[in-house]
Amino acid sequence: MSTILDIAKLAGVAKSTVSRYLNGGSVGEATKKKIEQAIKETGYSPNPFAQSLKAKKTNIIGTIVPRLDSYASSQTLIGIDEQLKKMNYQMLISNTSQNLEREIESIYSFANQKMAGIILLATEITDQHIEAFESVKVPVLLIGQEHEDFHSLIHDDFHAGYAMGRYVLEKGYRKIAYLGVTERDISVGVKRKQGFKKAIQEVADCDVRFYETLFNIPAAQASAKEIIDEFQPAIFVCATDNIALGVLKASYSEGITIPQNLAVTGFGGYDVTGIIHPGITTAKFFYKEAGESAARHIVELVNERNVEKLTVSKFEIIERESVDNLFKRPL
Amino acid sequence: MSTILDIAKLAGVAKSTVSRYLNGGSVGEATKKKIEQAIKETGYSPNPFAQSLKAKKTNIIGTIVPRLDSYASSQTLIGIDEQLKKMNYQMLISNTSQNLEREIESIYSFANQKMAGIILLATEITDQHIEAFESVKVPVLLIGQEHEDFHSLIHDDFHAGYAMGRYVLEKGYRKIAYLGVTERDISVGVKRKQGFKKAIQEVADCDVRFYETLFNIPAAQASAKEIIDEFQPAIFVCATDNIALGVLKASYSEGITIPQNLAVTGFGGYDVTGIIHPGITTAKFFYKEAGESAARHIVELVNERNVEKLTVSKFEIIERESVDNLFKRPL
DNA sequence: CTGAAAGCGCTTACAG
DNA sequence: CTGAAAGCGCTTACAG
Repeated sequence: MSTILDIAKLAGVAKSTVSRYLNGGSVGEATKKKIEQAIKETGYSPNPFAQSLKAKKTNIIGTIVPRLDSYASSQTLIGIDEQLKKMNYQMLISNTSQNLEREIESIYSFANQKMAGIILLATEITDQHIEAFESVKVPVLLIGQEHEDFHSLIHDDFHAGYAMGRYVLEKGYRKIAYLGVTERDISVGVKRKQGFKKAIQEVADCDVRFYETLFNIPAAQASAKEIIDEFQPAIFVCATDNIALGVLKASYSEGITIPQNLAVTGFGGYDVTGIIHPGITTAKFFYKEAGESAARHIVELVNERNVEKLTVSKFEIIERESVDNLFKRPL
Repeated sequence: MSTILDIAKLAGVAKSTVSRYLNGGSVGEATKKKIEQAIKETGYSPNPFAQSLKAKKTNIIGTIVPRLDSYASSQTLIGIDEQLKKMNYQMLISNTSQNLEREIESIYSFANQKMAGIILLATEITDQHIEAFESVKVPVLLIGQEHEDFHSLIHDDFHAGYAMGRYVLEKGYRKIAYLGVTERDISVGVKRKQGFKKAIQEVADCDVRFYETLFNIPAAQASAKEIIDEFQPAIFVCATDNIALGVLKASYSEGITIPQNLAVTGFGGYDVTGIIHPGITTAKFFYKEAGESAARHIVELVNERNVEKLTVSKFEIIERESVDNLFKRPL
């Protein structure tokens, strides 16, 4: 591996000149040629550690993600990565395996590694997060959760919830089980439900019950079974696609046909909801696009430019076979 | 951010002593105490760039992955990451979006970034790969494909293919469409098929046809439709779970019931094969475990210890509803 | 336009 | 056990 000194010698100039050439400073035509030649001969490429050591900063965006094996995470990461590459930044992933403590550690570790910025695919913002972000003073962007103290990019959970509520009501459903998650997750646990509630309140004679389950399929399946026994809803409105998949499994094993005997909807727009049969009606979010904007925003922040504090990414209701048309009527 | 010099001053010692303390060299009890105290006060943690600059090497394993949004990739990465963390190494992911050229670039870029080692989740090994690996002289480990020149960790594609063949034959199927992929992918395109062929050859009166399709679901779906029309197989043996999902979709849209009118099997053991209904019978591979061994192996290689050139990870046939029991008979 | 020098934060022989 | 010095490969004022 050759160094800047090798190039300088080969080209017969000082290394400061080579450095200037590399960094777009003013260099004479003749010297430029010689340097270019030397670089080509050796295949030289600067040592990034020496660069970072001087700069006290990298062009790497540290990205903290709760899990690698979810559609939302993957798509978001792909979006971030692609956009960052275009802007000559790199993405470094820290997978925390849904462990909030590891998120905190990652924040400090990223700061120590002189990341230019940090993106957090957030699920829950604790006091420790806030403390960490404030103490490291590295630009930060939250994805998926909103917080007044930090720049955030969220999906439009409230309006998605509202739209889903309207949709279900318009299809004629009135006996509804809303299968949600913990309210510690503001976006998924609170906002979606609030939007949905608003839709419900605009219509008379609804029989709606609210339940809470976990994010994984087996837990959702178990919850669904109980709810079917005790409440016999006409439809499950689930706070995530995975929960909807759990309901589907429960209905298979109970011998209930979807959508004739039970309907179900999700949120997310995960690939699998369109692959399976019946397909699941869902509120699709645009994870990859969100990742791309996030990348653009964090780079703006790194360069100390202005970015709106809160960005809301859009959604779209995708109709599939998991919801029947009971009676179409105006609300 | 404090530096080693700050600590040295605070503790009243030379920075070489602090460095020695940090790196486990011999330091007197009293000095040790003072240094520890100073570190605690300041929250000091060494600048990794300065360390890497000196060491000319990092403790980072560069991992090249063709895509982020596949079950196999995610699980493998999770395995690598977790194991690497335990051994005090870091994983850096380079996503190439299924672009072989980018793989080559990543190899050089990782070498330039002084990665301690490189893991490639391989699909196809070209001459350029070989050239790159040889020229960078960084320890390399291949996952998923085998190559005589490099250390590799593969799944037992051949025997999985054989076992799947036996399984299908034992279930009584004889009119079989094998839906494979390009032979440029040795593991998926060649080995699985070879194993399957061996099983077929051991049994008389088989009517087997071999087809080739792409890795994605829509392509597989289209291929399946054609094959159903022209051959009407009793079963599709698909080279991947995704292809099996394509067959499933084709059969839905053709109004063919699975498994009564058509059976289907996959390879991979993707989560989704167990979530959907009917579940898909598949040869499950152990991606996460494979990732863990890969991590162990690359670290061994980094430390110039001996590692067997080829490691074969196991598999398991998972029976689900997508295959019927035509007639159980000994072969 | 070009070069000599200092310095980024660490580690590693080498003396003592 | 401990410290002074050199050096890893780069960049950045500062002169010229």
